[in-house]
Amino acid sequence: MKATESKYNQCLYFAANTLARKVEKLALESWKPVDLSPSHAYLLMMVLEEPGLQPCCLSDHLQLSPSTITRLIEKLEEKKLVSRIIEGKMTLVYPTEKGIALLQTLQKCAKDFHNNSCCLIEKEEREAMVLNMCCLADKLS
Amino acid sequence: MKATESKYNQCLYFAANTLARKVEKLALESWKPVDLSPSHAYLLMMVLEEPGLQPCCLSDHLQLSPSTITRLIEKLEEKKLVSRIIEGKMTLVYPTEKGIALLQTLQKCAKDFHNNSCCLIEKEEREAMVLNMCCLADKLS
DNA sequence: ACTCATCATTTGTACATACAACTTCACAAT
DNA sequence: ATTGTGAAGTTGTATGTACAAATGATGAGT
Repeated sequence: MKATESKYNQCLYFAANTLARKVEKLALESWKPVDLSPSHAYLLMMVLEEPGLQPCCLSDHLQLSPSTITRLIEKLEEKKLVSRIIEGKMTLVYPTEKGIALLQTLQKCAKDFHNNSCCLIEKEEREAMVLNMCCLADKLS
Repeated sequence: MKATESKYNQCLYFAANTLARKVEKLALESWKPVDLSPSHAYLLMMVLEEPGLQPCCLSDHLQLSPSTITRLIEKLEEKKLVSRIIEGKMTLVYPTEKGIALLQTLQKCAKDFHNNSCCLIEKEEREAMVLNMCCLADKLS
């Protein structure tokens, strides 16, 4: 059955969750080439763009809780893609050589994901929708 | 930081997930009076409306995987709110007395959730957005 | 009647995320 | 110098969900 045909197709809870799960699935597929989940990949991309970023900053930009950020970094550290340097009460996250080497592939994955989701919906509509979703999310914080 | 200000505010993955998590939070709050998570509550409401419903039907309407439906039912059974009757290769789910007694409160929670999320956004805009989200979800299946 | 494919459901396991409690450090007030 | 306060980060634990494999029942083909 399609989401639009469900009994709860007018419910925000239903719509938001269903969409998120399906987008997650598409994203997972898109980032398979680097063997990372989308969240790990986005975090790594941020660190590559701004080496030495702090967890709290990552938490802000990715809108994930600090504890989740810790867990994501832990896994990337296990994979030797980033490393943490503790400096006073701050933690700085740097990409490793291996992480840096992944940049190109990561960008390609991001582009593929974007293309895959774009081809399903008009560009303008998509952009408006994403903006609306972000606005609504802000109102819910 | 707001979602609209994030580095990834144009990314569908980001928008869909952030929104879903915040909606989940609001919904959790709304259904606290019945001490059920939103998913459990919606499942129970479906069963109350159509006693004897099968898991596969619940799976269709709630757009959750069969295994997730099993887990949800298990918990509702523990709480003595529904009971399963196995009939051949099918399973029928019925509400118990205790479940039936909860109907009114459940409906009030649903209404509260709806009101809480509605007051943040124009009715028309909201409806259009939810419809768009469902459509996009369908295209992603 | 026997076997096989199929469907509905369940079980084991894993992932993404969050909350609450804790640690550690820095800085301000005394 | 001592104490208190608060921020940054981590850890233990819990929730929601899914996938893959297993179970069990039905029905078709032989």
